[in-house]
Amino acid sequence: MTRLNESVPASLTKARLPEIRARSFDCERDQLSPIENLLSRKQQSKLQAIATILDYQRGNSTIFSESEDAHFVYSVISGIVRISRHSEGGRRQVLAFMLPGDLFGLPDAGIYANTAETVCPASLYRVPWRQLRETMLSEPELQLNLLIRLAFDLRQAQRRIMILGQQNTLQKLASFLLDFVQYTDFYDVRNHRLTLPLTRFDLGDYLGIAPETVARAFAKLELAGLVRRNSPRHIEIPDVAALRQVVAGGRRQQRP
Amino acid sequence: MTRLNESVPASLTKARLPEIRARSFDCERDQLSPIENLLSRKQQSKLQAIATILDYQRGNSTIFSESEDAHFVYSVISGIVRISRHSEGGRRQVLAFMLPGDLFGLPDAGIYANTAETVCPASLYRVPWRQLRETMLSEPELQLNLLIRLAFDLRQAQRRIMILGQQNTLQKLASFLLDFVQYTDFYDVRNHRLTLPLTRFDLGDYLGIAPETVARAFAKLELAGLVRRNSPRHIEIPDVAALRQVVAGGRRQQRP
DNA sequence: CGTGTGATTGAAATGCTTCAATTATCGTGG
DNA sequence: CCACGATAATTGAAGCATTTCAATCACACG
Repeated sequence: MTRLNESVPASLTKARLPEIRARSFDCERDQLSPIENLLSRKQQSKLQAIATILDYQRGNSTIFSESEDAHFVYSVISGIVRISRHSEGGRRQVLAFMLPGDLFGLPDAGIYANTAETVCPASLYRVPWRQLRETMLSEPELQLNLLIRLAFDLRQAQRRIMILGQQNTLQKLASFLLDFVQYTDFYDVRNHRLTLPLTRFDLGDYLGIAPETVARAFAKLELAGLVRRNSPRHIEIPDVAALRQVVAGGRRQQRP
Repeated sequence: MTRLNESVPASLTKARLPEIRARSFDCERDQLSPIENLLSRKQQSKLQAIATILDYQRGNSTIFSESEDAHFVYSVISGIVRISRHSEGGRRQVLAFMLPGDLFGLPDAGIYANTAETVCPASLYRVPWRQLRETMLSEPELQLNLLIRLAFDLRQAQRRIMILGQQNTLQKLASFLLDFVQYTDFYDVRNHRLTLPLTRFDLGDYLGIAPETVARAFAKLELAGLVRRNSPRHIEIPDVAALRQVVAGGRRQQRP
């Protein structure tokens, strides 16, 4: 079962190509906030000239697996991609969810260090690493933008370290929800409704807690009136600012 | 109190300059293993031409603080630098310990995202970011090496996420010790003696656990015959392979 | 030689995981 | 479109791990 089974490479002659974006140096720090386009039109077209569009029709499709030979780098156009790695014991840790505009799949010694799978239907740019490498060498400005992008990803990873290192379950879940609220693809600001294409397993493996604990944390937040579960994957968040208060508190839960 | 108070910039005319190193694509993955020098002589000298050497005589000196304007990038020549960030509650999380050959201080929107402090006496290269940026644009190969370096740092951060997300106290401590054992600066292979210039507070903030818990974990490892505390900062590790077994086990402690 | 900081250990409280059972949800095929 | 089955989600209860508070001990440095 190769990873191309479920993908339908689309033509590059589409009228309006989605943008390949790099994060700006000037974006809000420590936020998954809307991203700016740092690439010039010329750089965009350079990238798109060597890119292929892949459409994954369903969730849980493998894009690539850890320890495979790495030939391509990817960028999310729409949907969500789950980046994960397995420990020796076989336990899965979700390292990140890649959202529209994100870049992933950089090779490590010619090999993928992580596994990438779709969480829901998704479309991606696929860029051959070899060509990207050559383009970067001939276009230093483009390369610098990718370097800045990578620096941003590093800070995101550091943010996750902060969260995993010093937040309790309730705060972890709140942090996660606050991240997703930034994306209008998933959060309807008017109705305060968040659509999570993730299971409690995904969430647990992302936050470093058991899926049961995730469910319990949702229950607690609901009891406190901070969220409302219309269904497991449709969450209403009436007051985002109140959720932020949960994160701001100490490690232990505040006494009433 | 500026950060230059304790530093003594040395002359650049030293006979043999320590190398500024970049990690190789081909180095062992997920290991703080000895690193290869990826930069050519020409690239080395380009960097060293714009670098200053700083010598910090003592530990706990601040190199830079989070939210300061960022003008320099640093590389460790000798010693250890602690990279940390504080949460809203003021709690400190140590994101990484920078060891000889490591690079740190990349600006985020012109500002340092983290705090960098010496853990013990240390000497560093200091490179003006503005000049480094220009050099990268005129030397794409050099830039690519720095990009690869950054990719390595990202994978290191991901490794920390794995550890924080799914290891218990004993495993976290064991993982940490195994990392440090790789560095001959701190581990004497002949006597199996590890010298840790870190306090239990540093360690706790790094592993996301209370310092008391660190002490207890050391006690457990000692009881199991896996380490021996000659003094709090002088640890004997008779059998490194046995320590690895601790990490390999499940999250819960194995029954006897 | 004293003092302050770091390290260790004890004991109680709390939070998280695990196992187990039940209920809800979603995708699929009839 | 509905019913079904598989999978996900929820909740309960017990056990264990970690934190916290507190007290003591060790050590380095002036």
